[in-house]
Amino acid sequence: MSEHTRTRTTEEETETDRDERAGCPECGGRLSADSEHGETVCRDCGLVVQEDEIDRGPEWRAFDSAEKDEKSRVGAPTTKMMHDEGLSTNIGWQDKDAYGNSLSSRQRQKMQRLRTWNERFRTRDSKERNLKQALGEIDRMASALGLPENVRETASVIYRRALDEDLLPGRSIEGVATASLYAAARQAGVPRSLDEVERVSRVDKMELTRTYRYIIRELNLEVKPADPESYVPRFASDLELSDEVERRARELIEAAREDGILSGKSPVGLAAASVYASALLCNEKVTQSEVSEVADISEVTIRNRYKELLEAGEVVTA
DNA sequence: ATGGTTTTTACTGCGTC
DNA sequence: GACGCGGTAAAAACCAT
Repeated sequence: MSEHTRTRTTEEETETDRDERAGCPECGGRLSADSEHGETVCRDCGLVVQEDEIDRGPEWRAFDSAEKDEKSRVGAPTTKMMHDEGLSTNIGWQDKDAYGNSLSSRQRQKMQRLRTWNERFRTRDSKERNLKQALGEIDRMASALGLPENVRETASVIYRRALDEDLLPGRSIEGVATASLYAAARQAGVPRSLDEVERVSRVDKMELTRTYRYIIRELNLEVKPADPESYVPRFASDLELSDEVERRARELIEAAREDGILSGKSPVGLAAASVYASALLCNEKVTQSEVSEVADISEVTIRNRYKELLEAGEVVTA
């Protein structure tokens, strides 16, 4: 994978089409992009400067008939949210032929049989069935937690990888699906706490944390500790607090971060405390118990945290 | 498994509406 | 008297080793 120093013979560089601004790091020669291979190549020494450039998406539009022919590499967009990425065949439910004419009853029966078999083949493979169920679960839980589409997609990808790497045996589909979703939400910066996720899942917390740790480790997923700030907007809106409160809550967290009080403390607790403290500063009334309610954190923790937060905030305010 | 840290549980006292 | 708040001690949960 990492052969950035690979060189190519001049003979191969036939489809170069446009010059790049920067020079070759090796010999200073001119570079040219080779969009056919997705590489940037030096014209003089043949050094491959950059490989695997991003394909910036399909050309959905064609401006003349020539482009129409060469750029029509576009099909329906695929999605990781369907177990077959939306690529398999579906036989329509309407008993019409390609011209819209109705079918004879004989042919209708035939079509019905075809549908049946098509469905069977489509979900035959156990992995496919597995995925189908898991993705359904992910979707259900994501809805219950109010998580956006992109998180579901990410969760689907994670699950798919777990499946490909044979991480499933010995673990429940439910558990892995839940863990995937939990991880996806965190990666997307819209975390849900373990308690919240557990509530909509069919697995208990023990299994969830165990499975979560497992797939994170096995798939080498980088999941940074949740940022307290990412919880703030949700809590604030759940409590119907103003944007001002939300803003100051963020400031408090920032100030605390400077002072290094954040490490080791639960992010949810910090977020809850900052919202409470901020509401106090803005003269908007919320009780500790209300905050603890929406944040799923004990009042004691809120008390402890918010004192610390205010102390750290003093420095900034004063 | 163990020890250190953080969070939770449970209880108590104080002031206010 | 109920409620919101603050404090404390002990238990439980969590994490790194």
